[in-house]
Amino acid sequence: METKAPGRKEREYRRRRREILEAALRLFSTNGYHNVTMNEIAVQAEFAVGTLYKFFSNKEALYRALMTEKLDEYLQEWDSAVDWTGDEISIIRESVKAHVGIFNRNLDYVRLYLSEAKSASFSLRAGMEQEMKTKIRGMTDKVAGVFERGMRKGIFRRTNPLYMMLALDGMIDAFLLEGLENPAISIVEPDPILDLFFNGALLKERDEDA
Amino acid sequence: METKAPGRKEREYRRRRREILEAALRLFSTNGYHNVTMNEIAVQAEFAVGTLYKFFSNKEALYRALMTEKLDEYLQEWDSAVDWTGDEISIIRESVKAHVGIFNRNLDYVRLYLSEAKSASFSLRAGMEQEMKTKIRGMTDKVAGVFERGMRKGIFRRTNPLYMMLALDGMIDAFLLEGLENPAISIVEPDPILDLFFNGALLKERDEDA
DNA sequence: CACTTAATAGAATTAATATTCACATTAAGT
DNA sequence: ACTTAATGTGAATATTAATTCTATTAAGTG
Repeated sequence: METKAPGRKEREYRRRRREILEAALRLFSTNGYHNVTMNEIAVQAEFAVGTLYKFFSNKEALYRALMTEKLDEYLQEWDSAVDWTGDEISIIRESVKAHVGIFNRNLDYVRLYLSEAKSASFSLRAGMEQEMKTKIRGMTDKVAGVFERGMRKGIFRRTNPLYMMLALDGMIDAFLLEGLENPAISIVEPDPILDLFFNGALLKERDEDA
Repeated sequence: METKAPGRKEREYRRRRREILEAALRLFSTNGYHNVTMNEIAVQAEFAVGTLYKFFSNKEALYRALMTEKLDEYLQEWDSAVDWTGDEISIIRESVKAHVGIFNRNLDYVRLYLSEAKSASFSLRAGMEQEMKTKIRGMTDKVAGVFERGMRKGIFRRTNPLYMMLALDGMIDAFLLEGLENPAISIVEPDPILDLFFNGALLKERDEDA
């Protein structure tokens, strides 16, 4: 299980593979999985169909690779953008800001994720949805953990930390989603949302971010 | 443009049409649009394929009729379940309770809506997504209006009422969605969520629902 | 520079399924 | 009982697109 020494061959392979995935992402995110043909992907990636099959065993495998690998990047970027050692309020703030930032830098992927990933179209061939949920779970649990700690310290109102996490996440997603379709609302600075959230999450009325 | 007097003929026609739509809903919601064939719908509805085409010009038209008509029912039920004349806090409470109730009574539809309606699969043949958004917009504006009134009266914190609406909606949806996959979290009583929301939405700390 | 191996191409094959249409059945009216 | 109109049928057709497979080209090697 050598992990080191990629080597020219390997690197070239990786690069081509990545090019295919990026071409596919562009197409899928605008047209949707079922409205993109392997031929179109091939053209966009500047390969022939046959070649795609040297990289991915079929269309769905290509799609799955795309979704799961992007998700990994997304979550990893998120995780490393946050300093998880600070005080609970700062962590939540940072976490949300990181999320918003990464979201805005990956609109193609996000659009695809929201429109197709939860789609029942794949629930039969299944697996992927579950796999993705597990990955995401790691992150949400981490955030819920922060809430829990904050609750013990008397910073946050006492509830099920998971609920609090869900509430925050739901709020953020609602804004991000709205911004996706109505760019006028697009968030860059999540402070107003955090403010709205904290003044429910904090045990006492505070001067949150003035 | 006679609207009255449906007549036996007309009623029969309606009933059969509805049966087809219900059969389609069952199938679509479990398998997804692309994994359901017209034949399956025909079998499920106890008609022959050809008959389906007497009611709907093609598969997509059937799907669109299903989605938009159900949405109309959904929104109308919501609207009439709420007494829009009370005080702002009660209206919001009632509205949320109505939403949760209707959601839980229409899980098939909701599941389909969430998984396919926003799907890019239709964005080209378009129209529907926009049409649905407009319908929904009517309801969200109504709620935002309640927030606005409440803000003027000094009940709610001052922000863009649309933001507040989005935040509440996002929270509710997050819980409902979670409940869809993890029945242990399924909400019947939305009070804890409202509590979390209000103690950010209300200008002062209050004893909300004890 | 022969020669072997790997990479790429894209036309041909295959499979799935939406849609049509000529005919059969049923119901309504006389 | 008979005629006609409305409804329903489902095998046949047409379309679309995933996948395969063999020929072609390029890269690596001694």
